[in-house]
Parts: sequence; structure tokens; C-alpha cells
Amino acid sequence: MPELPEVETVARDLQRWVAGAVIDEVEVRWERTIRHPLPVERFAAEVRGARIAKVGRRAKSVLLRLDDGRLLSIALRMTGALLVAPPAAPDDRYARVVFHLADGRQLRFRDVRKFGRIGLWRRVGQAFSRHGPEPLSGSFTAARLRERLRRRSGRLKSLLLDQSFIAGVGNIYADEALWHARLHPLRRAGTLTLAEVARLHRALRRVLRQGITNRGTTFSDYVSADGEPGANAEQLSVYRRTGQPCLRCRRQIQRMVVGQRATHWCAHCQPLAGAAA
DNA sequence: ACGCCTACCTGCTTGC
DNA sequence: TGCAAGCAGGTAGGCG
Repeated sequence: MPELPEVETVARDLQRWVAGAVIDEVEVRWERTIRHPLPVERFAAEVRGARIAKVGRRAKSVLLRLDDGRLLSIALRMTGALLVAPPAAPDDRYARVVFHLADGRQLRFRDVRKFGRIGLWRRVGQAFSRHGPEPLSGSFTAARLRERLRRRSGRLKSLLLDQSFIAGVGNIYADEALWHARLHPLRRAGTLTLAEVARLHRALRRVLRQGITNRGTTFSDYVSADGEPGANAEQLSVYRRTGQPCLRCRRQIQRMVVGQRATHWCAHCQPLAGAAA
């Protein structure tokens, strides 16, 4: 599902396909996709005629920077996809918002489950003031992670999913990072040793980078802007590998529910008591 | 601060 | 075959 690597893949593709394009018209087919409190009519009026200057990503949102400095944020949530359709492409019943580009193409926000949200902002800070640091940025150091962990008492798994703690990590990459770091999902944040924090930091960056390299993880819905699934599912170590052998110790991967989320881990490599060998 | 719950949605899988 | 229940999980908001 779209987490940081999937959204990054979409953003990089769109930078190539639609940077410089002009939005002629906006067609909103599911009104709740447009973030409250902006009325849909005003949203369409505000976006009409704008040129897309640059496409980027913050957290799990694709950002379309308009040439007057305003920002369109598109949160894909569970099933959202941004697809560029050529002029004669057949319609898509799941296209919730269609940006009609001046060159005849359409930038479609496809979203089966309607969880996705599109917002319009004056500045980046407005939209993401409550989000935590970007795990792949240069300023996200092990020391900074340690500082943030030290102040918390919650479980690692829940914390990794908390967007105000770290931006962009979701259920798949959280489980993967904990396996690589050999840390139990229920470990309390404040109890990590220096070496464990270093492992977690390294693991987070490793799994996210690998996800980007493989153009994202696809189980059912995720496709990048070219409509193609990602290749990272085959590279996963624990996520949805319940009962299969751990790639380190060959023991069976376990599954449990933490904070209402399916969680996969190796009971041997990721022990709860004491540091893993 | 944290855990826990519900709501938001639809399609696919499972079980009877 | 039909049909209902269960499941998937990102995020906001509410409660204790």
C-alpha cells in the first residue's frame, strides 16, 4: 500500500510526465476527496489554469507545486493512484478527481475505497506542521532518532506508524525495519540501547531505499503513475510471510495484532527480553 | 502520552 | 451457487 517508497516512485514519475503541464479543468466526481473545509467549487476554480511547476513528496503525500507557489497535496491512503491518461484513454469508474491538462491528457486520481484526500495550500508548512522528520533526509541521524525515542514510552511498532514521530513509514516497512534491526515490535521506545537505535536507524533507511529502488511494494492495489506494480514484494523478509521460514534462522515467521495492525516478526531473531545477539 | 475504538469505503476471500 | 461476514490498513477524531 502506498507508503514512502510507493509515493516517492509516483512523484518521480509524475515529475517527468506532468511537470510544466497546465491544468485546464478539474472534475471532481467524489466530493469528499477534496479536503474540508475547501468547498469543491472553489477548489476547482482555484486550480483551474494553474501550471504544475514541480512534483515532489512529503510523508505519504504527492505534492504538486504550482507555479505561483501554492501546493496541491494528494494523500493516496489505501487505494489511491495517480495515473496519466492519454487523450483517447477509456474512462475509469474509480477516477474520483480528474485534472484535465491543456495538452489533452488527464491526470487521474483513482481511488477505489475513497480514503484519499486532496488539499490546496499556500505553503508546505501549512499542510505538514504535525508530521515528523523524513527518514531519508540528511538531517534524520541516529542521534536524532535516539533523542526522539528517549522521550517516548510506547511500543516500537505503534511509534513507527505514528506520522508525527516519523513521516512516511507504514505497516509494511515498519515490520521490515524491525526485522532487519532485530527488534521486537512490542519493545518500549525508551528502553533501546545506543546500538539498538543505530540498528533501527540503519534498517529504516535501508528498507525504504530498497523499496524505492524496486519501485514500491504491490500486494493488490498499488501501481505507480505508469500503471505498473512495484517489484518489492518479492524482496520482503517478514511482511505477510506468516509461517514461512525466517531468512536468518529458518524458524517460522509469526503474526500478531499490535494497535489493530497485523504485525509480522521472527520470535527468535527479535526477542522481547534483552538485546539480540 | 498512550491505547483503544469507530468511521471512512470497496472488493476480494472465506465459510456455510 | 448465493450470501454474509471478515479482512485489508492509512488517518482523523473521540474517549478514558
